Amino acid sequence: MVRWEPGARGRLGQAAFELFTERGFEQVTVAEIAERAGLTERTFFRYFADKREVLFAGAEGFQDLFVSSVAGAPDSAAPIDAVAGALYAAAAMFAAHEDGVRRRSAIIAAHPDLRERELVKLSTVAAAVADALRRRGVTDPAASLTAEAGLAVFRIAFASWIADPDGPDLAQLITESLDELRAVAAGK
Amino acid sequence: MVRWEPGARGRLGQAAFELFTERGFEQVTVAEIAERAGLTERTFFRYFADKREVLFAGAEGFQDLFVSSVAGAPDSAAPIDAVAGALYAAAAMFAAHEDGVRRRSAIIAAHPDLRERELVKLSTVAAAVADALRRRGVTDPAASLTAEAGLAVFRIAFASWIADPDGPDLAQLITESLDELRAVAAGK
DNA sequence: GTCTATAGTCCGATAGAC
DNA sequence: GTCTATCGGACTATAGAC
Repeated sequence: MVRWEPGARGRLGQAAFELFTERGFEQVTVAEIAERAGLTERTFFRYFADKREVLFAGAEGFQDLFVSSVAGAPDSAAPIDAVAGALYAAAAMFAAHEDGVRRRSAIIAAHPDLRERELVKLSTVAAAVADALRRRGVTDPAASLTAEAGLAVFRIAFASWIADPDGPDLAQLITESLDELRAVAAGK
Repeated sequence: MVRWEPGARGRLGQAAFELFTERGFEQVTVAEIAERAGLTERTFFRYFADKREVLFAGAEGFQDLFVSSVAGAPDSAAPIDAVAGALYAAAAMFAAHEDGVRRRSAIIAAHPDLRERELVKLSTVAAAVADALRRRGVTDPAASLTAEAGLAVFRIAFASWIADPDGPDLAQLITESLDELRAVAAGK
């Protein structure tokens, strides 16, 4: 007989995801999430700093993928190409869980508070990517700019991928956005 | 005898700015802001959707400057150059109120919730700039990318301007960041 | 694990401007 | 009368303190 089931964090995340899908983010209280997970409200806040965070629990994995991908690019790769590699790696990860990614995206899109938090997460990833570039010897402001531009490419490609489920795949959209970035920066 | 003094919105903004400077964002309650402005908590929420918004009341002016500047660029200007013009216009606006801008920036930097909201505001400006570019006939994804890249340039130049009060002026930093963006996108 | 402060909402009342 | 701005009080949920 165990005192508590393992995987509290995961159960809370799962319960929250289900409830948000059923009723929408603001129609769900933290107490209800905790109850469905068989835990108390207090425990929820042990694992997540606030109600929004529960939807971004997987964000660290996303960030780590970016960082390790940038770090692992060939020494000869230009900064933008190191970042481009990371974008494709992230795209593959998203494509592999397309269903969940789309449902999660729908929840976020429906609530301003969650979109706000998503911007923070992306901005954190950009900062981590800039750090990874600096470790490759890229100086500022090039490091920050490459990271920010790369994440902008990702955001725009992702939005277009979400908007049209029958359109090109995410990797293809990233290629197009990267090409467009080069053209635009060149003053085309 | 008037029942209420005019300029409630401005008084609330002023009171909030003072109190946040004195004690920091989270050590100030909405009730205190309202009291200093000679109003009630309820009235505060008539003017501002939430406590954070009061610090971003001037954001519309910033956005309008961006949009009108992009719209007013010569027809012959490439998208990135239309946006660059807007960046310089915004830089001039900031430089003209350097003191207030720096103090406001310090308040925001000190509190994650406010940084979060600032990202939303910048993202809203980027969306408005993208719209302005579309009205110039720029198609997507070029419009979104140019807007996002331009705002990234602004963010990075601004951060560097704030970090070093004795460094180059904001316009100079923007020029450097724009050059760097071009180089980086070209794979340098 | 309980207790509490505060953000933020809702409904309604009131007072002046036009 | 109508419109707009302020105020009152009760209420819920988050989030943090003890």
